[in-house]
Amino acid sequence: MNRIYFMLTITCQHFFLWSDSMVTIKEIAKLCNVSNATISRVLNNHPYVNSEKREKILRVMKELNYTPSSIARNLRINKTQTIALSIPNIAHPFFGQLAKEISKELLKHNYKLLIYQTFYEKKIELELLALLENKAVDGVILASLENKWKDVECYLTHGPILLCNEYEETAPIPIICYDEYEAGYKAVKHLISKGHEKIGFCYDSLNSQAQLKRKQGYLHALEEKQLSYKKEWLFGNAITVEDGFRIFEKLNNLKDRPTALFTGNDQVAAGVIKNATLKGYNIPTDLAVCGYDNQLICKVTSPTISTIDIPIVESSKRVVSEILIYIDSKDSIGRKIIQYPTNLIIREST
Amino acid sequence: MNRIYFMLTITCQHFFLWSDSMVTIKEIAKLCNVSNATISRVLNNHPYVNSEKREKILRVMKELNYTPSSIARNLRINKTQTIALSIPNIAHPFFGQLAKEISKELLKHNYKLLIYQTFYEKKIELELLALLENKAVDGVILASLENKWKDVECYLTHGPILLCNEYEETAPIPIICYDEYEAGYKAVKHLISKGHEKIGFCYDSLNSQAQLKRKQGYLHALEEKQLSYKKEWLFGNAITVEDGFRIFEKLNNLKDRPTALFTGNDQVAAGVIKNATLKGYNIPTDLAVCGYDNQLICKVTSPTISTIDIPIVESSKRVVSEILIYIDSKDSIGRKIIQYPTNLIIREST
DNA sequence: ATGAAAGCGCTAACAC
DNA sequence: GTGTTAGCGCTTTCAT
Repeated sequence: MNRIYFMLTITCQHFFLWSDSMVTIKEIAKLCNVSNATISRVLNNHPYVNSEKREKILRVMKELNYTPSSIARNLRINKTQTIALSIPNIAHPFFGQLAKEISKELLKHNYKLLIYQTFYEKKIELELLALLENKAVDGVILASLENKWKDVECYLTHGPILLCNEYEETAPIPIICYDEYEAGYKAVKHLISKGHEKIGFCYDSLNSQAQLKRKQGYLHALEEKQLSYKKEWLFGNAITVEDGFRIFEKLNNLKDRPTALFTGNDQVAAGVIKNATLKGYNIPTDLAVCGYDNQLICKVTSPTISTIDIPIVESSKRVVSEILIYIDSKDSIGRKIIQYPTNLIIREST
Repeated sequence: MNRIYFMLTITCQHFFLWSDSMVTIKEIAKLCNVSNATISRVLNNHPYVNSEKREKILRVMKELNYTPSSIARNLRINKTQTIALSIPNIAHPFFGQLAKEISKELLKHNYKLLIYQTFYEKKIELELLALLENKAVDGVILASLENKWKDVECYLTHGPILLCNEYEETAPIPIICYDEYEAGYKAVKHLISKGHEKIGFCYDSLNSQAQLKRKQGYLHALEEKQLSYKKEWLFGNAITVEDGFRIFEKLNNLKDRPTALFTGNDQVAAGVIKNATLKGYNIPTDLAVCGYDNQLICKVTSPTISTIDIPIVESSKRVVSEILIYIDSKDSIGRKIIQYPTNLIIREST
């Protein structure tokens, strides 16, 4: 594709300079003939302050267009009202939705969300945790875990860390997750019930314990019916639509091909289905495909995609309410598993 | 659907308490028999400091597990190394991708990104702008504009504001946008070349000047061939797949139906196509559909979706480099239009 | 009900 | 090269 970047740049004479001089509490105090403390009191809605004075102060603030400096306040109270969220990639529909819900929920509680994309890199995850260490954020939500837990644990001395949408065997922190084992089991059992005996499985990375549990569910469902699987039926790095294209190619080149695939995510399912259809496969007869996440994409492909629905809204609310407990109360944090059930949605692809 | 929320909560005895006591510069100074200033110097890689002392200081810092407080630093230098991005909804694929690219680019320059979702609400946009006012962020990127510019302009005195992916007639700020007019013109011209004479147009909101320009392109292409349009062929609030479903219903109920549709976004296109196919339409013969954004979804629907490709990566890089100019130099900001061309991608749906 | 004053942790101008 | 010192803008204890 030959894209020509003709770029139009117009510059005008309209200029605008921002003044660096901030109106401070001090100036308001002077103008109102009161002390800084009184100003601070009205700022923080303290009860005992003369209502005439309060009115006047408020008026002067408005006149001077005063707004308190949140940096100064942060330093004084040693809090930032900001939570960091670590996700691999915000453009992935699942993580986008997660970020949306968490952000929305935090905002309700007057917290801001700093989104950090790791792109699956250990180093960036540690950078994010450093934000906790140097007090740039009040707490951290990890929606994936790139490092070993033991390399993360030390950051716990600086503030709460929660795991969400992921699992870890030993971490002494709240873990908000889905019943991945049961989801895998349920999906594969469904495929078996449709007559399939050769079933493949896709995952992004088996460093993820959530994915591992899902795989155990898959294995359990197979064993239960004395079905076996081949190593070639396991496909890693399954994340995007394009991974779906690639995985279908691999599958199609196999001598002994699975007739059903649990793709672990809807994007991959869509890619597999599209590519398979192009190559003349009938879905679900020749190849049944089950996704994961229940994204809107499931409804627009042909055939539509059977999938696992996960309660993102609920789990996002919960992770927010949990982290706020530890921030507000300065309570000690401990291991706590909050596991949500999932729901199999049957559509045309299985 | 009857979803049962059986929730498993396990609590363990492993507890973990974070110490609130931070190691400060002072303590390091005392332990090393130097002054705060020297510590600060090594922290900021200043040249003139005895290398033995530097070593020792670094060693002690490591031993005490010291990390500088970014809040304190922020207050002192009156900067937060954080930029706020305003988008309607992070879960929308286009905005997700935009957020991804901007965040990635900012990180390279050692800035953090605070993502604020407006959900198309004026009020939340103003809340975001207040962050600039109270120095919680160094600058603001607006990827949509909910308020009138005159209500936003006053915030310019507190820091740079840039517009990206949107347009405004008069705002004296850098505007990084696409050639929406030409995109609309090009897409509709293409539909006309395929023999269509009744062409519909979808938009999210005509408060958006970018959308308005796109519509002008649509109108221009029609006029050029002396084609007319009907008000019923204009569909608003076109954002998601589900909006696509709804819009098709509306279209299908029309007495005089358009035979082609420029949907303004790929999600809507996918929804329209799916629903139309279900109702027995042949795409593109009965209804040609052209999307916008060139998301991966275009490749997995049947038929695949013709669309407008926009250079998100380039424009994201540019918006970051632009905003950093004004933050670093404290330069006065001015009107400057940086407009990227788009690219028509023809697939099966037209 | 209000003020004085200390100080959050760090940086930078100035002096030596 | 290094130390002294003032102060960023705010909150909060302690007096009154």
